[in-house]
Amino acid sequence: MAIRSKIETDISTEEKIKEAARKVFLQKGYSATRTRDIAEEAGINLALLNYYFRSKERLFHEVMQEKMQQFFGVLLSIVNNDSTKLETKIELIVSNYIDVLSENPELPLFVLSEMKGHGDKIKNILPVQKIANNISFIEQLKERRPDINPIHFLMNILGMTVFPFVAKPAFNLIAATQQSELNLILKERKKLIPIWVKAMLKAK
Amino acid sequence: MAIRSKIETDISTEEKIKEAARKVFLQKGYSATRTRDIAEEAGINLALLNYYFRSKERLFHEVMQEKMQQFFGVLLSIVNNDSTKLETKIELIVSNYIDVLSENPELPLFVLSEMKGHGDKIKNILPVQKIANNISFIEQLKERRPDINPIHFLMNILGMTVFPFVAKPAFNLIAATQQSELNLILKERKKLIPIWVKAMLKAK
DNA sequence: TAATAATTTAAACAAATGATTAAAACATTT
DNA sequence: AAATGTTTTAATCATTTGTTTAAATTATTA
Repeated sequence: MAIRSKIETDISTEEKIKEAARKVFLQKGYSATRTRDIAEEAGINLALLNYYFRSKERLFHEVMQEKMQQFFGVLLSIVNNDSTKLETKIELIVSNYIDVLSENPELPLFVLSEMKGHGDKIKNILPVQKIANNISFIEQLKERRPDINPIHFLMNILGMTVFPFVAKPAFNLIAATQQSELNLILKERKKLIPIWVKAMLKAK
Repeated sequence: MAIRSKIETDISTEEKIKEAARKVFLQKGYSATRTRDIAEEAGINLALLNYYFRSKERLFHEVMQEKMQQFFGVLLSIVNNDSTKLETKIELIVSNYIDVLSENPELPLFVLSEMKGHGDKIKNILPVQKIANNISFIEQLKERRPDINPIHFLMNILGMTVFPFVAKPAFNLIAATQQSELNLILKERKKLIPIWVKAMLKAK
């Protein structure tokens, strides 16, 4: 009981800070985030941030690691499976990304912005076995269209799937989209993008 | 001669600051940029920044205005032309975007990030006559595929075209792309994306 | 229960940062 | 050339910001 309650507060305070850091970092990015923003959001004394995480940078690093894993995990968990056929992989990538990003709309712009900002420090944190030349998904694409660099299709799938989340404010500007309308569109895209990608794979 | 030389230095100093601001803001974003970075990059005394532009925020506003115009201008200059047929518009959008973004690779991530950060202040600076429901490009898409919301095709074209620039560090991570290889890929995409979009427009 | 360890707090610090000031340097006008 | 206006500079200011400190509080152990 004594031990338990100590461990619980332990986790609770530390996790409160981390949760607040997730929220604020994703909303404002590393540079625009003040440690005081995080402390206030977490409802804790400012000094506790450094007590538990040493520095703003270390706390950010933990969040970034988590978020990169989340963002690339969707792709990497599917792409290497030898027993899934190309069409199914395409459907899975699109569907899973739209699900994950609907729950976490700020994820891609955050990850892509911060990857650009924090050069080499970041590139080592992900256990991304590079999708080199002999990964199953790439091989399948090469087999289907030997005349086209398979990276093209990866760009197309991710572009069509992820870009609407990255460019949400832009789409709101040029076409006046409402949240309810956007949700419908995303639901439609789950079905349509695989159809379109298959059409692209055939196009000559 | 006397007047001329004065005006020249005038423009020169102000333009030196603005050019430096373009470079640093685009590279690091608003919050990570220090006015001292800009002053150093411009090779001028820090106080001159405030002398010419009053504040960091006003200087940023001028750069942002310019960059939003550049980014959306590509699209808006093409999309409203009544005498261009759908296929040609698609080719023009893709080709022009790849040209502009090849010269300015940081443009889309900058514009999209800062649009998210600076809420309403930004949304008024662009003379974006919203691509509402009766814009020629949208009408043409509706006519071709009355069964599909035309915004889908806009997302697809921009996603396939712009996303590779936004996600460049990510593509470098998951597939090891070199600059020379990337240039070839972009050149290929100029031809391929219109073909793929046309295939999508036919797909059932 | 007393002693020890862990957590939390308020206050303060040092460095960074956007902005200002007053004087100097330079150019233009009379 | 003298007077006036403009541009540039070095120094300084006031705030903000990440971090630290030392004491207070709370929990754990002996």
